[in-house]
Amino acid sequence: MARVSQAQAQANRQRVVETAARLFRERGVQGVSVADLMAAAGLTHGGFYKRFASKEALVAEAVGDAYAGMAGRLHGADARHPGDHDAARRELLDYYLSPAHRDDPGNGCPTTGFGPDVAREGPDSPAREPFARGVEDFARWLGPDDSDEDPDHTGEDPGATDEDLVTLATMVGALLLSRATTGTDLSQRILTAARTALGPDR
Amino acid sequence: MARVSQAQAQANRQRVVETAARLFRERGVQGVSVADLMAAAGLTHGGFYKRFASKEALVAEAVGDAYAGMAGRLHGADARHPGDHDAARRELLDYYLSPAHRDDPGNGCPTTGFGPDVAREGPDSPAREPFARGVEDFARWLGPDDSDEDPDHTGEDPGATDEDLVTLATMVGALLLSRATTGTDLSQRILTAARTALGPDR
DNA sequence: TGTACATCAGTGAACGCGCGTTCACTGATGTAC
DNA sequence: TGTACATCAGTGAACGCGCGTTCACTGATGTAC
Repeated sequence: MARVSQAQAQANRQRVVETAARLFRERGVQGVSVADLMAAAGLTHGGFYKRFASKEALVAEAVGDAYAGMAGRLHGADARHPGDHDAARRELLDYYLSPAHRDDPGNGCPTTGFGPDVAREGPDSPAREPFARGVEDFARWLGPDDSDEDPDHTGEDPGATDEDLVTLATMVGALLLSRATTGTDLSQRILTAARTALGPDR
Repeated sequence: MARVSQAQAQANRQRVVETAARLFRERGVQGVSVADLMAAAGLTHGGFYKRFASKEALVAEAVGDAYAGMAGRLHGADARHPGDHDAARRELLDYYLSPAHRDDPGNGCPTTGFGPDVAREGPDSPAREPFARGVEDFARWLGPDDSDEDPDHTGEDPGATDEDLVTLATMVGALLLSRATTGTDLSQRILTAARTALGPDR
């Protein structure tokens, strides 16, 4: 296989980003080589640098892609509970603090999946900006529905409240601890305790 | 420098473990090579396998050593506030959710420092057991002082409560998010919001 | 619409480098007498 | 206490391997006419 159509090339590139978003969350950025990644996307590693400036640049794109997937999940929950954001929030919390989510980091929360890697990157890492934006957006979603507020856009974007940030911290910490203690009694206890503490409503 | 005394050899080994406990928390296990580590401890890398079965075995020891340091910190806080465990807890929270702790992971919380690495290790990794014990011990300390309870040891060890586990999850999540967003307004807001939510007393 | 050719997506070998681990060696330590 | 020698902590070179990245090449795609 040599040259492919522009449409196919674009699809291939997107598949690499999505594969990276999954594998990086599963194994950590350093746990996935460019060759691993390209093979998992059905390509050979040689072409990587035709599409990406560096592995570091791909990490930033993967963070953005992972948060795009998360946003889709959040919108899906809202769509299943029209006009009842609290119900969507409960559904999200049930998933977030479940063994299924604990055991599937590759398709799970980007904040917990990429947080440790981003924390260890340098201050100028290109992954930091999409990460911070994702954190803020996720935290804001955890607060009350704001779609009908400020209809004339006369004020500031409400942003995430302190309470929303603490809720997110509890979710992330519980998921991380649950993953690091998988196989012990503690793992399930942490999930259940956090779910109880955060529900049923804000 | 060739053969050294048995006492010196034991001290050298301990220094390697302590250096590992610090560097692994700073850069992650995969971010520190055996050669890096031994050089940081003032030795050459060749002798590593005389003292440790593998890098993986050292990780487990480093986790234990890091929690030993944490236990020292907790006992120190209790010693500074005799008979007032709540005051010790407040002191610990002030440190835990501070920019100083955020910016010094090498000497900081083992739960946040090793959690992401342990979560990605296999289910039989030797690091999992000391990690889980450290989590439980830390969470229990966050609860009420139990030194005078059950003086005849007739009942069960009280263990960490659900509330203690949720508190720890919030602390860990806030510290991790704060580190991953260092350099943004969000970073300090997360620390402050979590500190307010968790204090002044249980 | 058909032909000629330039473009370039993807391939696969190769680069220098550092990884975890092994091992022959050195020479001070520890011990037997 | 002194001597002879075995032990073994630490050294530094080397092992096979995989890393991120580069590059000459291939041949189907895209385009100019």
